[in-house]
Amino acid sequence: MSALRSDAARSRARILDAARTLDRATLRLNDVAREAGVGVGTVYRHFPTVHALVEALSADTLDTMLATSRRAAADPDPGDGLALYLRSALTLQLEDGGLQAVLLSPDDEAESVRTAKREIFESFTSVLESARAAGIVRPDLTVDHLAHLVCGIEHAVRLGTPDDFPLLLQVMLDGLRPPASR
Amino acid sequence: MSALRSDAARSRARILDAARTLDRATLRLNDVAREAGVGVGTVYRHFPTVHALVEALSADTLDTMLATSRRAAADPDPGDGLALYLRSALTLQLEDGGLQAVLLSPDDEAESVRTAKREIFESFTSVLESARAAGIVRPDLTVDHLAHLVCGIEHAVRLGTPDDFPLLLQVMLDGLRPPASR
Amino acid sequence: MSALRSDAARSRARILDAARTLDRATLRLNDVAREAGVGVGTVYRHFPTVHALVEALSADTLDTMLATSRRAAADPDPGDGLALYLRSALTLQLEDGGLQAVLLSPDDEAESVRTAKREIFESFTSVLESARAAGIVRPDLTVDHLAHLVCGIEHAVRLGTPDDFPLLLQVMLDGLRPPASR
Amino acid sequence: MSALRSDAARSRARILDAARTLDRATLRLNDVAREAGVGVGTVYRHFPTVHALVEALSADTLDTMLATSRRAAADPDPGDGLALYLRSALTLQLEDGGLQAVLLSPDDEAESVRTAKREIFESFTSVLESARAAGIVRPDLTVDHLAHLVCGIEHAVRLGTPDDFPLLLQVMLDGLRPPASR
DNA sequence: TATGAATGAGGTTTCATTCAT
DNA sequence: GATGAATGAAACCTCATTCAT
Repeated sequence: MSALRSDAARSRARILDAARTLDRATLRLNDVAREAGVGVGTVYRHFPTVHALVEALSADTLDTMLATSRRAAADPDPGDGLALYLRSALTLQLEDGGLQAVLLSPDDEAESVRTAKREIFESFTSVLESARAAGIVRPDLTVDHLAHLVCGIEHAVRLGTPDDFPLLLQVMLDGLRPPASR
Repeated sequence: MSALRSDAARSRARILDAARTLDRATLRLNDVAREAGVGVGTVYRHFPTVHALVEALSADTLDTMLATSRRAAADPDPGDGLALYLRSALTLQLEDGGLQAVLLSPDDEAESVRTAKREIFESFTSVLESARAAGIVRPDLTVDHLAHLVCGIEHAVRLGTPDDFPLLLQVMLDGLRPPASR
Repeated sequence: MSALRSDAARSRARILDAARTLDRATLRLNDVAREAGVGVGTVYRHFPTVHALVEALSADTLDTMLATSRRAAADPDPGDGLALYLRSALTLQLEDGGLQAVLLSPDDEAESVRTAKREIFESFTSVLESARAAGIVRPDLTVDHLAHLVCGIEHAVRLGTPDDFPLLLQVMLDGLRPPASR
Repeated sequence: MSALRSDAARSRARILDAARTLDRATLRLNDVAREAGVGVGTVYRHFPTVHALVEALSADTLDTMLATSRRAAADPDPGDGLALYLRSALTLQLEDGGLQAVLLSPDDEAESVRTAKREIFESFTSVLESARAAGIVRPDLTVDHLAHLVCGIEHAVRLGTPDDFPLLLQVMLDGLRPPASR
């Protein structure tokens, strides 16, 4: 991305700050503009679609997820690696209400997002393969299954309270084990 | 519900049929009217809100769920009862895209829906209590946890394909067992 | 009007009773039907238009007005006759919120209304002519002027409280005198 | 009111012009939009309610009324002042079919309208008090009585033809004199 | 580049009237 | 004759997006 003029950069920052104060599920660019004290046109210039804004809002979280996925893939203990990955993915998705949409979207606005997502999924694949090789997860589980499960558990936690997080996470983790291990 | 005049019943049926052909998540009463070949006013007379229509669309499924919940509560084997309940709940929610919304809504349009939901939850509670007493589920699980988990797994299945259903259901079922049982 | 079947007569009465409980200015035949516990179609059968209903509601008042106008025309004292007529017209119009519309409408639904209105206006004309001949009203005043003035004063009283009635009536009466009489 | 952008000012003017061609009593913002060749949303942006538009349509007339009321209050002759005020109020109300609604509404949209109305009524009060002190009006007349009478005479004139104006005005003016003055 | 007014399709809702029952 | 569901035009209003300023 080319360097922004300083006023453009300031607008962009104000827009992102404002958007963070609003409900991600019902984001409307008009509201963002009003909240940011900026014209609607300015919001559209920086973010042509709602999804582009959602991606931008999740940029930091995505970076964190990427870093964590690398650490998970590097963990010598496959079980620890998988647990680390799943726990942190769920935590991040719960913290960042737009992350699920970014991860699931087949169309990315920003190239950086596409790259990060690809590497995250690659790391995740390697984590899962290690775990499967170690016999600590069901052999029929795919990366997509796991990703969808995380989204499902996120959904379940959102239906209740944040306090439900540890329990529901644990249910998922326990459920992943191969039948033989019981 | 009092008996409908035959013409009213015909309209109601056409509206429900038309609504079934449309995406439950983005139902618009205008579209329903056009699709049903009926005046907008007629749709609004029968279903004052989108939610009222969604409820009506799920009436049969809700009845099925009620019947199953009774059978589950009556099952002498707590494990079978719980599995029956969870499997069928998930199946029905997957078949009926509006059921989750009906079950989760705190405000019911139709009295019959309120009644059915209450009895379903009561049966469910009794099923869970039996299972807990038999030591075959985590003791810290509440009915709400389970209901939310079913919704979460529904969400996960929808993100993938219907083929994922057995696996993801099994992951949930396995995850519900108490830690001690491993 | 031909004799009504007893049930039709009952419906008619219920409709008129119900209509009397509603605001004459915003009469809606649907509301009347609901209030009367009768189908909309029944209301339409009896009263094809809102105006037809308004006329029917004012039938008694119109009769009273007719009787008074005859007495006014028969009064040997032109001043008393005129005052009687104007005071009672205003009183009746204030009591019966639909009377002004009936009196002003160029199109009458019921023949009886047309007849009554014509005779009222004739009596009124004769009252005014006597008064003019006696030199107690401005010579340039027509019957229409007077009728409109009564409607205007009715409007003025309605903008305030019923207590304003005597004063505003008196203002009108005083204003009618010929300039010479001061 | 802050300065409008030139395009906004143009729209506003077109809307007001269009509205002037329509019947003030049955104004519908949709019709105004069509007539003005402007989107409905634009009309709603400028005038959130029909009343707001009616107020705006009467802005100039209200200014004129305010100016006249000041002159009336400043007139050394109480009779001339009162006559000036009443004649001009009636003239303006007859010319501007929405003025009566604006004057009578307890809820003003625009602050400027509220202010103008208050000052008009204050001037009017002072005019009436002078007249009363001079013994040239009935002592029991209040400002509200007079305002309502003007509305009533307006109504009466509208029921006939504009030619009735001088006569009906004169009737009102004569009627205001104290009984003693005859 | 930033602005925010304008757009106008399309949602919801209401209602006078009709007409099948 | 009575009923009230159906009609569908049309009102109100919102909103994502465009584009003149």
